[in-house]
Amino acid sequence: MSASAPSSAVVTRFAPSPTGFLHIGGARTALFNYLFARHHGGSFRLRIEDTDRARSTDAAIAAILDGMGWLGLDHDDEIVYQFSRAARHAEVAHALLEAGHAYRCYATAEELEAMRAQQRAEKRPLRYDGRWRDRSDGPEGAPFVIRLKAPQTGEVTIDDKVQGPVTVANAELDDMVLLRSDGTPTYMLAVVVDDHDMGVTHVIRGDDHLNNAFRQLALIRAMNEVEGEWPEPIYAHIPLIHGADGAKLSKRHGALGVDAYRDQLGLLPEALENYLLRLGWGHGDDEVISRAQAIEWFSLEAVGRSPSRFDMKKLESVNGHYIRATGDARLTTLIQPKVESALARPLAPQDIELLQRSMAELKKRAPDLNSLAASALFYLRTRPIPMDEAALRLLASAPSGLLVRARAALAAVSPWVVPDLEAAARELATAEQLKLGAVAQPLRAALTGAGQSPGLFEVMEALGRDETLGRIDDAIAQTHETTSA
RNA sequence: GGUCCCUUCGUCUAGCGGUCAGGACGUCGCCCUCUCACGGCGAAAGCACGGGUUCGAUUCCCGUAGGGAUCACCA
Repeated sequence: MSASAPSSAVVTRFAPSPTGFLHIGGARTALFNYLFARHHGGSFRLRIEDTDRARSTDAAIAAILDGMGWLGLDHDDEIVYQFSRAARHAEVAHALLEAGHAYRCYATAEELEAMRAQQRAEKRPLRYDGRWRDRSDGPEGAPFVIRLKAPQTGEVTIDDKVQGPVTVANAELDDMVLLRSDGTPTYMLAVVVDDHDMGVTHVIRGDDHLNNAFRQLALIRAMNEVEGEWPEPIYAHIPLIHGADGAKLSKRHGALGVDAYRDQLGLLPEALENYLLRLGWGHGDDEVISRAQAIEWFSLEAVGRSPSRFDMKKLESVNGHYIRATGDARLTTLIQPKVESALARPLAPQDIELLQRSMAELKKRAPDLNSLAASALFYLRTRPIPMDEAALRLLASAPSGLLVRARAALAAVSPWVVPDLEAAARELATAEQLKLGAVAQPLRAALTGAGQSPGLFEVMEALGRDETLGRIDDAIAQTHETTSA
């Protein structure tokens, strides 16, 4: 199970723990790992850190896979499930133990808690005091953990590709637990062993792991002495994403799963990717960056060192851009389920065709797929269509008889195309001594049931002659009812 | 509290000793216009503070302040 890839090849990995959805920060970490690997022609691996049996769920694994699939972050090779490698982790811990780089610690949880309480009381740093470090007189048969015998003097420097050189004194680090008393590996052990065995060359992760890196390095160095061939990976700790208020993004704080960005917010995956990429990374003045360009341009050196805040407005703007750039057929497919659910009926082929024809107009005004779907509804509603307040007001304030005369003028139009329809409307406006808007707004209300919509004449053309005239008839009838009532 | 990291418009960022400190989102104004958008033009808005180094600091160094991360037999 040792590294099979050539040592020159870049190997990165994304290693989420399946305790919940794939959140926005994780998605960005995955993206950076993906881009870095692709940029260097290396491989991007996925490891599920499911050693916490109590909190790991299959549903979370599915959600993570689903999210990565949606974002198009395809990983190489098979997925590594960390829990399945527990035996190998223990093997490494025991190798360290035999070589004298680790030791058995028999301190109980209560004992350690008392130790920390005293350290707290004395306002000293909280860390394991090494009470079993140089002892071998442990009680027979008593439970013990295996701790790393870490260097206690000197200092370690990590040349982090994002943070720059970071130095910590070894005295600050205590002897971490490698193997729990029940024989299961801790996270620290598992990560290091798995990264080594998977041939990971570059560890790109959130900077909440920066402190861990020093302890992990100590473990790697110890194994390198025991076995050799345990190269130190190159580290890159990327800053976390904060919420709009500057606080860390948490589950109750705007950190939604990527599925929510897709389903609830109606985002396009390429929009989220583009936004995430620009959060903490820049390439000159470039804002809209394709996957191919991202792969070509991505570098760790260009990743910023400060945390960035999540800005929904900008995400929406990016999303709107991508919607406008997306083909009508794809957009139609994407909103079809949303439209069907709103209309409570399946769409017929002619409905879909109508949607597709209207898409060019609709997509210019939609920041997300949900509003795109909502804005398309009026095309497909069956007569008489519902009117919102603005529409009702427009119809009520229209000059008496205007709709009737407009209907007559439009009925005479042939062919039923935008320029001719508009010409007819302008002619009528002139005859009525009205501005075009005064004619258009009541018609818009009649045809769309709203005070705002895509271009009126484009709507007429898309709706077709019969439906257009029919909806005007409905409005005329309704106006009569209202006035006579 | 210890340790570590960070600090350019409200937000995301460009800048890597000499720039009118650039772009984007947002905001405001104007234009386009049948509404709303899209699009176009323009405006307001920033180097956290204090010391150095230097002929010259947004840029390099040191403090201060503020923010963040982390200190488990969680990951």
